Amino acid sequence: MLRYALLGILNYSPMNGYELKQFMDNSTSHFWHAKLSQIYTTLKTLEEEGLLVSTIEAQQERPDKRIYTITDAGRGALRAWLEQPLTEIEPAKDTLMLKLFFSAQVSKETILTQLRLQRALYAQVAEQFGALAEITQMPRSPELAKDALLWEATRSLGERLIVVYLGWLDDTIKLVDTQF
Amino acid sequence: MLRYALLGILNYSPMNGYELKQFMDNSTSHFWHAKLSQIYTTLKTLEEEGLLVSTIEAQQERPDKRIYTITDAGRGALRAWLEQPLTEIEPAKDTLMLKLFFSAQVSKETILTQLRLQRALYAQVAEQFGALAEITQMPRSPELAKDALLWEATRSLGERLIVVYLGWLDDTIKLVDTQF
DNA sequence: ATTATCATGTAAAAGGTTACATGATTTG
DNA sequence: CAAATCATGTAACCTTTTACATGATAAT
Repeated sequence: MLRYALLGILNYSPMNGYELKQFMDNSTSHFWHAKLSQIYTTLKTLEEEGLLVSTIEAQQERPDKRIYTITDAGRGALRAWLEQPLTEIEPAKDTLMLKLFFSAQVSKETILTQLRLQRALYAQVAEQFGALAEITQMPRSPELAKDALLWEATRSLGERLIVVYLGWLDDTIKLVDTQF
Repeated sequence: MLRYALLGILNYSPMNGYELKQFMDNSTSHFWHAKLSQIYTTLKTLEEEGLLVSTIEAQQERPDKRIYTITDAGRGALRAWLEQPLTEIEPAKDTLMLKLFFSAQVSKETILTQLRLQRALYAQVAEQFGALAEITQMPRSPELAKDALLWEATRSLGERLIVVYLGWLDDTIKLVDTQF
């Protein structure tokens, strides 16, 4: 799937691997993330398949930059993927739930510590979403109006999910504290 | 991670691979799922590591059953994992969001068809959650009271997440219909 | 002085999916 | 008569993570 994220970003503008990582961290990370090592290997594969081409930009005293540009074949592959409907919902993977489900013999304090830690982590993420709102809701050129609408829609889901998660953590901390 | 799901289930009762798959489908599937092929290979690995042992139960006119039982080492590994706190939140992967984010040049009708299809799929899942509530909220023996409390907590999060997803899909369908 | 940023990559391992192979019994 | 259920497993492949390797510059 990462391949389509990379094609999608490079469809806006040519970029090197490092910049792609930053772009994802600042925009898609609440629904798709990747490590640099995977980005580099996937870019290489994509170039071998002819969906990208790269050029080297020489730099002094830093490694040269390899800048990737999407090809017509790449645009075709991206469009084909975008137009193909998803006929299933995303199967969830949530390690905290998995742990909690099997924690009946774990001490109450261990469970509460875990839940409170997650609460703190989600509270941090919730703050970062405020900053993201300023970006996606920023007025932009008319040719990016549709993009901005969709970016804001994905941000909105992320925000709602975090609100639910925080609320559930609060309720569950109370529940475990009083009933477990 | 699947290894801990399997150890966790086998900590309740010995089971074969096929039954483990069913157990997961009926209990953990909204936060953890696995294919039969992965279950079989993981069980094999776990036995090689001494965390499980298996016995064959002969059957006539069906393949013999291989029934796995958790060992003391397995219980130790499970407990160690359960007590080790998660210090990160789950990095999300949501293919629908990824598609939507890059769909500015896709036709409005294609996007709406995709969103409506997802809405129908989530509505189905929401119905199944009603049945799950009956199971987790069913009164049980006192020695399972803590288990039941935690199972119900995980079910509750799943239900809340589906409600958010459905609400967001409704809002986004309206938004795309009027603004895109 | 240490940490973060910039910048690229490879290698090995782990985790997970898809496809293949077999075949009887039960339900619709 | 077709599909679902029961029951096991292997092989190939794809995706992702972790660890390794290098090294200068800028900020704290």
